[in-house]
Amino acid sequence: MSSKLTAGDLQVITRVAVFRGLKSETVQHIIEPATAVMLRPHELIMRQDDPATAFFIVIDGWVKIYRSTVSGDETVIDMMKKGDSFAEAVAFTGNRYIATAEAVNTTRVGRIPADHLIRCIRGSPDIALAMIASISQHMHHLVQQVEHLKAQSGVQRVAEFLASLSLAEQGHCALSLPYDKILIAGQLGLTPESLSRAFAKLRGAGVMINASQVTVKDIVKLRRIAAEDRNTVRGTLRPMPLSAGNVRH
Amino acid sequence: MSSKLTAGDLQVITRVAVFRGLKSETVQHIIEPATAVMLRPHELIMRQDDPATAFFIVIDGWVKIYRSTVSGDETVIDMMKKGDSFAEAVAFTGNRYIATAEAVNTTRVGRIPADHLIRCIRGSPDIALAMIASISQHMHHLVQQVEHLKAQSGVQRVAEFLASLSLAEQGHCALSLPYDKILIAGQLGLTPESLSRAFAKLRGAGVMINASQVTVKDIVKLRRIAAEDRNTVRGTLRPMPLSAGNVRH
DNA sequence: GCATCGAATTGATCGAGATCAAGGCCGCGC
DNA sequence: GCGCGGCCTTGATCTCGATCAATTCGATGC
Repeated sequence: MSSKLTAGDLQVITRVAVFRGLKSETVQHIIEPATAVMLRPHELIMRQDDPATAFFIVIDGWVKIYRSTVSGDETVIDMMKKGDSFAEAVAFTGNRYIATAEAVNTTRVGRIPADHLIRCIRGSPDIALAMIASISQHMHHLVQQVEHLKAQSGVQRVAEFLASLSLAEQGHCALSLPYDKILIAGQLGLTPESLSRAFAKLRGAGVMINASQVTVKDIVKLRRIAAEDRNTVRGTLRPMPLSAGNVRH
Repeated sequence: MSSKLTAGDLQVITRVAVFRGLKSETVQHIIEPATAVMLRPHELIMRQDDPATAFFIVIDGWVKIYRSTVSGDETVIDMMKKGDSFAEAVAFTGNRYIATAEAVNTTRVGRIPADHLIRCIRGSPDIALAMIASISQHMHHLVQQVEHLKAQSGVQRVAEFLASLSLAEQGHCALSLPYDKILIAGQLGLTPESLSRAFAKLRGAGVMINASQVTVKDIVKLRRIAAEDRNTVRGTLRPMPLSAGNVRH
């Protein structure tokens, strides 16, 4: 169900990367026909192979971007959070969406129709440059994903993922996992079992995981594990049983 | 060494996807300051982390796009052939290149400066839409790579790669590998040894490989191997020794 | 011609991660 | 309360692909 954007929605949308550097009035003009969509868990926002008529901005919640293969199972391509935009590029081509977007939890999404935006671009080309900048960011992220899948071990990808959740520069930090471990596993190209064992190995490096709560003793060390050559890491990490401080009661 | 574009260069460049749908005079205007660069094997076209001041079009030869990790080794991200463009998106952002481009063989590349192109866009915004369409294609390709790395086995990726080399709709076909097997292995996220064994397994499915010459008995069957669930394929393919018809003399 | 070097294949072995199976925990509905 | 189902973990086993090593082949240089 679509509805008009609230003031709060505008707060989020106008601050988003896609519109970075644009004048406030330009943004106002762009999002004039935009609507907000409220979604329950597992509801779809866009569907792979449907004609691309709009792009989207996450206002609140988490969105899973995935591709379904002919054989039925799905491959997670990316996870989008509040303030992220997706499907910008394809919306301008008139082609079809190349992936499906699904709400993970209760989610609010802004929908920006492409046809109107194309007209805006013809009026002020700077919009296009802002869009390209945003798309370039997405490409960078995809390139990094390819690199990680080809060059890192599973444990290293998990380390990288955890490190990316923290804003801390150095030292100790606490954080919480943003969604199900099953989803995290899918995002990292692992099975849930392997993710579990990767966490166990990282315990030896000072990473404690209790349900969704994570504490990292030394974030620099974690980043070093992620950055090292995959063979350097080999053997240095062994699975560790739960220590006393980590037991649930 | 840069030089002016020849008539032959223009033939290639004006037909490229980036400029699809643009008027001939518009394209002429865009590529006015463009130059052509001739490269020997292993020479670099752009370097990861250098400021992005231009984007490129391959006029002839093969270009390897890769990222170097801190630990020194490189990860192949993509291979570009005649008519492909790369680094469009980042060239507009003023950021730095996120990967390195290296000539695989003797290669000719067109270099299109970004600053001039940005001025062109301000004059006629349709250029931006054409660029976004091209960038969207690149994203599609990256998304597919992520999907393949996460969901396919090595043999399936090899099958997919071979199938993508053929234009044939069905039946028998012959083709030649476009570059070194070491490079193919890197592109598919395999070691050369594993690629070799994957080829051996595909022999059982009617794929014969002799140096760079490949013959496929049934291209549909090959595509089916690539598309199937990775568990369905399991066990159905075993390594096969060279048969009489496949021996070099 | 011969030596050399790198590409490619093949064999033997190892290890990371998948799979299969079982069990605990928690939230949910009845 | 109780039962059920999904998430998560752990154990046992298997498989794929990596690694290490040896060899062949072909291209290149002297």
